[in-house]
Amino acid sequence: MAPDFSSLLSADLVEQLIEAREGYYSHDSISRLSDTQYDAMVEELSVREPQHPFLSQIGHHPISGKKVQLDHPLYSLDKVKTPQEFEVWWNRQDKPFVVISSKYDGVAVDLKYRYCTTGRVFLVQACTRGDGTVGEDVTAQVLHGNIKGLLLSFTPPLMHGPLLDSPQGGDEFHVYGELVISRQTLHELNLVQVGRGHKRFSNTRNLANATIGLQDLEEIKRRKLQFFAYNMSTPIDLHRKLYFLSGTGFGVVDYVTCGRAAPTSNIPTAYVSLQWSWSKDRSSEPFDCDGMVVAISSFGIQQRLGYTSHHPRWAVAVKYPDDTAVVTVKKLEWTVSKTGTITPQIVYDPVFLGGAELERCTLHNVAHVIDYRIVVGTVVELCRSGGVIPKFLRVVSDAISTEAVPHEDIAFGLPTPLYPSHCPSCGQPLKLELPDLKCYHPTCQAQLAMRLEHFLDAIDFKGIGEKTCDILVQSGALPFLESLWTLDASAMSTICGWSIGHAATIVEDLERIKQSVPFAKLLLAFQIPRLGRSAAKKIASRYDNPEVMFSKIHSGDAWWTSELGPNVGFEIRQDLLQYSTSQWQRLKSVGFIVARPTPKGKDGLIICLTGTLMIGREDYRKLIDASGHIFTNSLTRDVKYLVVGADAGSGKSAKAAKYGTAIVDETWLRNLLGL
DNA sequence: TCAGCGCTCAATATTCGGCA
DNA sequence: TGCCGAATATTGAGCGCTGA
Repeated sequence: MAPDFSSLLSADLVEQLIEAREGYYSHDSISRLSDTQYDAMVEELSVREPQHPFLSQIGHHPISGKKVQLDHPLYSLDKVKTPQEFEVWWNRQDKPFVVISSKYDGVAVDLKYRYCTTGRVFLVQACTRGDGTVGEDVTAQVLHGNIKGLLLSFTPPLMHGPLLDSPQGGDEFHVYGELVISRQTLHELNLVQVGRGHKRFSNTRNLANATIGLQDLEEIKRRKLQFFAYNMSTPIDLHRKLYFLSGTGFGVVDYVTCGRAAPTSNIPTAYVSLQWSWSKDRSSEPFDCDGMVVAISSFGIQQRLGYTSHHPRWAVAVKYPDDTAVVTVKKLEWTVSKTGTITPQIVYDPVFLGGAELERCTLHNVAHVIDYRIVVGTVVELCRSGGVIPKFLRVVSDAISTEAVPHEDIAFGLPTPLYPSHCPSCGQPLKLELPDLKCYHPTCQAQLAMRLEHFLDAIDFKGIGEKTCDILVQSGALPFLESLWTLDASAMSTICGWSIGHAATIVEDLERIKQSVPFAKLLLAFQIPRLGRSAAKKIASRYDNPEVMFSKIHSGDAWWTSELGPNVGFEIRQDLLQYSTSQWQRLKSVGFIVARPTPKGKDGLIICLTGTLMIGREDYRKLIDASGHIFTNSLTRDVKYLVVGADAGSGKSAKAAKYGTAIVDETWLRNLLGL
């Protein structure tokens, strides 16, 4: 006979289900329901409340790995490197009360919670930070990862209930934090790795990052991820959010609060200085931590200060000093970019620095090589910028005047032996255009391979990477990159060494993608200098397809220079005419079709922003685009509305008055966008 | 089972043009 | 003049997938 739960209130039903699930995770057999009882209770709940958020957490939850547009952008923090730099930042603005917290080194995640009718909240989505606006869905991993400090559901204490209202008064809110793995766990996992004859994991951040993307949910549990929250989407002061999170049971980053009125030892500048000096020996800390975060607590002040395109203005990261290494340049390598710029890299014997083994480092451009007189034998000091990217710091000892420099590394003889005379790929003469060294040979294979790689990336084609592009170009089968679409499966299989089945799949994918390429992506794929995503989107929103664009471009449309800038607009237009007209003809000849443009909103308002706004311009740009209107940074006669934020200068307003453009405030914009 | 490729992520540097 | 935005670039780690 089926169990009868009709006498149970829905809330009690959910409580028992949660208790059973938690018992299952902790292997506490006493608190577990039988599988039959558990399934029957789930069935009962799904009949009574089919939309209950608990139901979205259970059963088969597929690992999607899909990209997710974040509800609120997750910004990175602006950095200062020393307490002195922090003091300058601190003294610049009015910051009465701040929260100082540890900056753990792991993976930032955005957890979305939703209320159910009883007042309990449930995790409904988890995603990584990604690029700050689009992250990866890791809900399944979080739900099944048994992550310490991360709550799948909880009932907010009554006194805190109103705190959790979202700014729009909705029934969802977000908790932001870092997923980390402790040094002790890294050590234990490495013992297992070594025991199995596998490679050791190098550092906790990379391991945490890799773990949250795992498809093996049991393996995620074994990695012992921990969660530390540092913020919420709720419109209250930061110290109250942290207090609430901590009291509710979340793991919370270590933090202190202090302000101008605090005792001398607790004044932020003194505190930061003290912590920074202690940071030199961090090896005994349980978690990797690369600095401190100093954030203004007041939500009102946070709103007033707003954001740049990358950072909140109300918080800063004080980074601990980077470890450095001194190495001797063993070799200078020159790589060719898709635009023909030749970039120098120094190669040295592998050195272990900041949790990774390094053996090369960019010098960015030939001017650096000349300015620092770097040759084989030069001793240089390196660090890992931001704890990640190898960065050249300084020359420790100059080798250029010694006899130790092998003659073959000196291309022309002193005093200008510092850069090659010919392209390392095609062997043609190079041109020095400081700060760059350029190869202008039209059929340079390295450039063609990189352009092919970029082209495929621009149109979002997956499956052919750097190596395959090299192989295809070197085979001689691609006089133009569009020739890729003339190869059949048999040719691809022969050239790339693939099975015929795999080659056929790639050819099918290539055929499919050319059927409908968004115009903005095609423009990006043309690889015109200074024509990036932003400019491509503007051009695509003005001209619906390449035919219209090329036909209008000849008429000297002033839009280009007014919208993209007098120099950039002129150069892009010239380059499109010179290089892209014939390329588009070739693309058409192999079957490329531009996708139909998405219809613009019924009003199609052109909106320009100025001054400081509550959220960053980039985010407003996305919201305006998404709503069918057109965002622009430049005030032209076409602009219908100028949105004026705080501290705006008078230039655009004066221009708006001259053009008869309507001047509105941010509230108008937020209403238009439904915020 | 293993090797190699493709992909993604981390956090920043550099350069240039636009704008207040 | 200084800040900001856009474009492009940087290295190493680790997982998924494919093919041998």
